[in-house]
Amino acid sequence: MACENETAVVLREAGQKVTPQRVHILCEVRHAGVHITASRLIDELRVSHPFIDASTVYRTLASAADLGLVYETDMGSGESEFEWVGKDRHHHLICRSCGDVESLDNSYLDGMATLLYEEAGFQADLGHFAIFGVCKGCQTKA
Amino acid sequence: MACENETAVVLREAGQKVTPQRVHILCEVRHAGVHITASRLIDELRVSHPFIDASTVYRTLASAADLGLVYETDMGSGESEFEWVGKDRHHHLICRSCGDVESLDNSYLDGMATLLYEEAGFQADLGHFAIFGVCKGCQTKA
DNA sequence: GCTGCAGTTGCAACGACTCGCATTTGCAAC
DNA sequence: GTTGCAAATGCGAGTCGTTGCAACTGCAGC
Repeated sequence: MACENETAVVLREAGQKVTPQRVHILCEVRHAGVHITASRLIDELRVSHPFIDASTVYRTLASAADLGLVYETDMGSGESEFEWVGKDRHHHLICRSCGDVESLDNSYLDGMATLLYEEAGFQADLGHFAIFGVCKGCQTKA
Repeated sequence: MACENETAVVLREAGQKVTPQRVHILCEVRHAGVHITASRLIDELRVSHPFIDASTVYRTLASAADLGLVYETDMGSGESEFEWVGKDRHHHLICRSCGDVESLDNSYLDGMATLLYEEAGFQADLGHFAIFGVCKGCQTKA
């Protein structure tokens, strides 16, 4: 399976041991294509790889996030959501009234990151943000 | 107690029932002066008001956050931190290397909020943010 | 002051996630 | 192919936080 080989390479390049558990977990995140919660991932892995323990899933996701291989984001559902770090970085605007989730271009946060670096010397991690608020449609309802 | 009266007024003005539990919980948050975790709050209340249940604390904090009376922020400790919404709005820069927490002026995020409104029509809640990254001192160590 | 009702509360159970530890295992060195 | 060791894993216990429900209560109306 190409994905599993690629994932193994990514892990090795990150200086990590390549275990079957990790390969399967991270492949599942890559295959999800969009955000996936830990509990959804655990459910899916329970079917396809029942030998993998839930604590292993949490640890693998946490270390992958530390390594910059996945984004971990609080989208307001009460559970962290995970996404493979791809080429297309983006953020989200989440309406707390209607629950709508919109993609947000990088430039808004990149601009701020640049300022933070130039003015405060701080190198911000702004990989994947969720910004809560009220969308255009819900403002006109009030 | 002035604080309790003020807190009762704030609750009433927010259209909420004024219960002894809520008054005590929110007074404790106001008195904390700085961020306080839910479990720290629960411990303090257990001493001063042992009849208040932990689930009531969580519910009161959640509804106060919804009403905009307190900020709830994930500062990376594994526990949400709460702070009474005061006049002086600020954000934080948190270094993931040394753990240092710096205050951040409003203007960085306010600028972005303005752009989001003007360009996307989105009214962002940017009350109290924690931005993770690497501080100036830890960058030069690498 | 009493009443009724919608909202709040305490309790116990539960969900999402973390931690300690004994055992297993990836992999570098031989 | 074997060995040793540091890291990974499964398991069970635990933490932080949520939820359902019966009982309680703030407060508007009388």
